[in-house]
Amino acid sequence: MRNPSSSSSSAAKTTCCSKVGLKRGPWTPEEDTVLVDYINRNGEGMWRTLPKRAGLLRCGKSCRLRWMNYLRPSVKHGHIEADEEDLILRLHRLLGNRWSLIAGRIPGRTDNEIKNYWNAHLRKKLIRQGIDPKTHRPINKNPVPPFQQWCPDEKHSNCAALVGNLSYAAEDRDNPHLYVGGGGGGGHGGSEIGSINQIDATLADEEVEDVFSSFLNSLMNDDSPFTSSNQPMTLLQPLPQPSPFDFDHGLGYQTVKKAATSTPFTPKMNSGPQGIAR
DNA sequence: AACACCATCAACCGCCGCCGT
DNA sequence: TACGGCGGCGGTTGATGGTGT
Repeated sequence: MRNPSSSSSSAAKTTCCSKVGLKRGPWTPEEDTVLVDYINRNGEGMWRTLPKRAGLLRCGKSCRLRWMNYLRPSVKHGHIEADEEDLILRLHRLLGNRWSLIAGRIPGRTDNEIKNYWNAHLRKKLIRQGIDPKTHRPINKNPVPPFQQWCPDEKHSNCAALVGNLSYAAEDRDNPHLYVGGGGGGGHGGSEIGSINQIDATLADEEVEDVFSSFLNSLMNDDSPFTSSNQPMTLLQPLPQPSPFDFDHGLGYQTVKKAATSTPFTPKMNSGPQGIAR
């Protein structure tokens, strides 16, 4: 948490939260109550003007962040389960630091939470195992062409090409050919969907999203691309002694089929806000 | 008990894309 | 087409609590 009275940026700069009279730092239970009540009555959106209308001495960004990351009923708090961790690893392997995109596929978890968990746990874990957390490849290994990094299996040629592009997308965010603006969300990252639109530029947004979902599922399930989107989710387990020949498609993890009876992620709703000013 | 160091994570910052004008 | 406002993103900070000495 930041010092409410200080700013790391130059004093001349004025950010939304540094405006005179606006409160910064940890939220109090009272502020949370005001924000939740207001949004329950009026809905989300109009963040810039929301604080004034709700009677909060906060900037809109701060309100939005508090709501999105903590107060939303759908936000799942608490320990990240093993299967969620596994999913994060898989998605990060495919998407890179696209936290919002990763969070979008893990019910109840926010991009901030996943980002924190990655930096605090998973990144170190991979490093300890001798795996480069950026590439998910063994550290100090000879460079491999990106598409081969992702899927050296010839039978997965489409997969290789597509994931290769995603790989580039994760590393080269300035390449306009590898990015498309997803509907509704702005910002770098956001809801961009990598190079999927290269599959068929005529697809509607929803269709593109469907294709993307199928694509991700097929990759994560180790199936031929686009042949199935309804397979049981698979789990990944890091190998104790990483070897170039042990890797599942060169991706760094052993693939283990998840039991068909295993329960899907079920967000624990209304577990109550936490993280109030300590 | 006191201190130092480390880990965690809520919150902030700066930037960028989308969209309306 | 250009511009400005807004929403949203990833990166980073720093307060707090836990653990080790």
